[in-house]
Amino acid sequence: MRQRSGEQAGPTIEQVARAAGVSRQTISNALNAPERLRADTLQRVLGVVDDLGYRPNRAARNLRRRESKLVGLRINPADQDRAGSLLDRFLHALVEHSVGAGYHILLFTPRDPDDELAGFDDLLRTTAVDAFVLTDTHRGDPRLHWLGERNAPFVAFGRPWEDGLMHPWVDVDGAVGTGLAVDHLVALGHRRIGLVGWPEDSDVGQDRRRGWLDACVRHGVADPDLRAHCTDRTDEAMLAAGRLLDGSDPPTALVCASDTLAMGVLGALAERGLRAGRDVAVTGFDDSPAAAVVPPGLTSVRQPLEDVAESIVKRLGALLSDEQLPERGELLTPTLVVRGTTDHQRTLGKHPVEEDT
Amino acid sequence: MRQRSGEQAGPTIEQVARAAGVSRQTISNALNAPERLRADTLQRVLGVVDDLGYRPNRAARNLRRRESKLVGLRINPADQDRAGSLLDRFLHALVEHSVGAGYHILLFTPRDPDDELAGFDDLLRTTAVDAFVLTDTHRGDPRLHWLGERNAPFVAFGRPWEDGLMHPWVDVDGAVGTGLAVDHLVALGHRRIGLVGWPEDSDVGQDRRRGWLDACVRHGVADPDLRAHCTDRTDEAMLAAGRLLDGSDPPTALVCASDTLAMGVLGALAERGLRAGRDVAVTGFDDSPAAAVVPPGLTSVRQPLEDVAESIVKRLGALLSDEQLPERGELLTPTLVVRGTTDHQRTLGKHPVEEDT
DNA sequence: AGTAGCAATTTGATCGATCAAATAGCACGC
DNA sequence: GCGTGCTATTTGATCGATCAAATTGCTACT
Repeated sequence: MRQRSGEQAGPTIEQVARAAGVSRQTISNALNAPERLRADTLQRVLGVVDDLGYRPNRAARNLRRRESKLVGLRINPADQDRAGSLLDRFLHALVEHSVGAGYHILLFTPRDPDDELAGFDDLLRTTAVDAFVLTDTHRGDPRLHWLGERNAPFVAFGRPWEDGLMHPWVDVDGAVGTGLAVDHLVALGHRRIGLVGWPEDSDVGQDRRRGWLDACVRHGVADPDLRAHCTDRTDEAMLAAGRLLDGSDPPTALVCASDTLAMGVLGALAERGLRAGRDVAVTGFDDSPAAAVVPPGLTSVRQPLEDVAESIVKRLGALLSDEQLPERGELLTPTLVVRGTTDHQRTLGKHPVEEDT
Repeated sequence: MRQRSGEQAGPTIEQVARAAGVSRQTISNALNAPERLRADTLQRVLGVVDDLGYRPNRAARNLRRRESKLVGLRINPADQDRAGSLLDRFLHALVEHSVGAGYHILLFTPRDPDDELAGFDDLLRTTAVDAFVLTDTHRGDPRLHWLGERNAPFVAFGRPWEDGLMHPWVDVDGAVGTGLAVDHLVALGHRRIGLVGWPEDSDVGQDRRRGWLDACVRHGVADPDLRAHCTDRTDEAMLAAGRLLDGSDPPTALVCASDTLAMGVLGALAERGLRAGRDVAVTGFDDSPAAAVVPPGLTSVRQPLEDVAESIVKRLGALLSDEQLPERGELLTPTLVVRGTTDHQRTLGKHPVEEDT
């Protein structure tokens, strides 16, 4: 019969104490409040701790301290027909920073949509996690209210879109992002810059649309009609982009609210024999894995997910230690990753956009 | 001052016992060994448990039972210039099945490459996790030996490529995958089917190459020279595919060992004015998010990650409860997702592949 | 009626750490 | 010489559950 697990459990604090010739509490202090020990004792104790490879038992510590050092993160099913979520990059950054702050990330997922909140409830009641990180928060998000009512600690990736919400949050400025895309396109000589965006009822979509429009106005090239809206699917984006491209005075560049939409736009271009980056410039949003690999490379707005994660963890730490941070939320600035779909030379060469002056 | 956390901690077993007029242990039994209670007592106790919303405290339970019900999963930095890892889909499936089996997934990440194993050590010593799930195991993987030596329970996503390893594993048959792609291409009329694969020293790459070659032989269309190798990057794949396409008798279809490589191939086609799916058929591997959204849609081999996750969790459960499973490992079969890059009608129409008979 | 044999339930001990309070050690001043 | 006032360290209690053993309650049999 095969032997099983469990053999790697280390020594207990009691055994270490005995080996070092001191008491339990002194071992505990050496690790948790070293300033309480005399220098020589500390050194000796830490030596023994190191020799025996002692690490305090999590369960025991958690029980006594009434904490778990775990942070719950709910993940959604990966949507097919999406350019790939931010999850990958964000998750890695979040784990890295969390571990740096002494926390670990615990994943959970709703069994079915009904018990979306049951997962929170379960983890809180069993003291399995100390706090949550929420992503994709939206107007009227039931999670925000549910957690808020119960005074459960959490930090949201997503600003509070409605009034009266006072939770800590971190978000990325979508308007600045699409603004960067427009700036870049204008610098390349584009004057007719369209938008393929999300439906009007999406706050995030409105944010990105506003950035596009404001920047166009700023550059004196605004045409509010040069836009189409659809949900975040490539097939819909193909149709939406088609409507713009087949118009009487089509855009020479299209700013998209997501990489998924941008991929649909690329499809619409291909259908019409137009070359992305050469005949029509395209920008996406999120810098998803697909953006980097699709030929000729999709220019895209990149969210600073590493900074988002860092800020979230900082806020979590403050929340759980009752510290006050100067700001409840933080709005971070994205950057633009330029690739082939806004190729400078090609676009200028093929498309004399100054012709209408 | 804002109130903080912790207010949602539920009642203790002691309080529930008092409320129900029974002892601690009876509450415990009601939840863990209901057959020990008389039917009427059970019903009454469960009623009280439900009324008070009692859930046993994790830390206390973990301490007594010497388990954590957590499974560690190490995640790697998301590689730029990759079509998007499997992580998204796999992770979700793994979490879902784990929760179904009473486990949660705990993420960790190596701070720096050196302490790749330090993370394991830490989690084991602190009794933070009961077991691990490993992904991307490879020949000579230090993790396999390290965990094996310590008799730490784990299940690998990836078969043992070297002899002498006796750990539980689940994997996907790559050879069958590329074989499916070839079958499909042959059915479309293709006779010159090339391969863009990974370097020779990759076991996974060899597996996928073997599937391509065997299928070609089976169909009597084998040309072992019709292949190129490079690492998993689009830029290298573009060059590699270029060498094949610019040859004297170029392939009409290219099977790729990954979606990343396939995206590079699409780039090479675009450079040459060739249309994917129409002039040259292309297949990828992994059915990454990018495959679904890149125009005209990348035909790709899809790994049954949901089944992989289920099998892994089943094996974890057996491992942790000392049960014996009939098989130590399981090899699952992928499927082919057909999209525009192997468009039937277009390919047949434009490319009379029978011409050389 | 008395009691053996079970079934149902309760009591005491324990998991391994930390908190709070008590004690030991030590220098210093009067 | 002896208490004062520290600092360093130890002791006792506790977190909330489960395991193991003891006890109570019942049924059935002689």
